[in-house]
Amino acid sequence: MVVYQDVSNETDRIFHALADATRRDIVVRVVQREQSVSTLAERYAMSFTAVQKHVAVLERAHLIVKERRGREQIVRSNPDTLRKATVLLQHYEELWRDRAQSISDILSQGVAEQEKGEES
Amino acid sequence: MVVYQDVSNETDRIFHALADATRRDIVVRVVQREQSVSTLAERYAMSFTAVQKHVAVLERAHLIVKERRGREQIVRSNPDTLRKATVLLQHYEELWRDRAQSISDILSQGVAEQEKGEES
DNA sequence: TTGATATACAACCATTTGGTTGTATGGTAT
DNA sequence: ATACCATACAACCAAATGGTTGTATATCAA
Repeated sequence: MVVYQDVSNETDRIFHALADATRRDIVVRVVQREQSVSTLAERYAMSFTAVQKHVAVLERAHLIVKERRGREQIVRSNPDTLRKATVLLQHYEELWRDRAQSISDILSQGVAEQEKGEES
Repeated sequence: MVVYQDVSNETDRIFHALADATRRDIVVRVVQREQSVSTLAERYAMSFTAVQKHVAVLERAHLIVKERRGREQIVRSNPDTLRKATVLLQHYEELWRDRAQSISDILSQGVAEQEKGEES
């Protein structure tokens, strides 16, 4: 009996939302110019409903925001979340950079005993 | 009859791989210190096989690399792909920054006719 | 050689995903 | 008033995901 509690935190949602080419394309388009869901939908070889669902996924991740204007829903990007995602990945990259630094430190010291005191 | 061709390009795979807390944690751990799959598996409240599958997802995305050493598979991070993912997100953020710039240009010019000549 | 350890992999299962069509509803324009 | 958008949403479907258990195989240690 698998539980699947919560269906994930915001970080999960951000990365999941970006893991689809159509959704990434939607983000690029609305970053350049806000537009209605139906205008977006014209661009893709899939039903309006399918695009609606992609927009909903981006909305759940807070990468975009919808605002009703008359009979249309206008989609705008949410730069804060895009920045958050960038910062997240930069964090990972920094972790790697530190590790690479410590490797080259060890190498430049000569022969190594890298494994000695480590534990977690 | 849905086709699902290719099951996605590398970008899809990278973001999908990062859309799971366990997998992100694995990346952090192996970035800090390479280690075997079974060592990783001790950390998580799930079966060895489940962890094996998470590692396989990260491997498909080239975020990590496996190397057999005796009876163990040693997992290392692949900094190139992490860097690629960072660059991807920075690209999105730059797109937004440009747009914000052009908005403030328009605002500082006074009254607008923003929508005039645009098309795609 | 025997046993323990590390991995591989098949089979299975529930849930999620990504798409569809069909129907209802609300705003716009004539 | 009527017709035509744009959207919402339910129901359905196939495939993918994320987990499990069970079994097989290869390596290491005694």
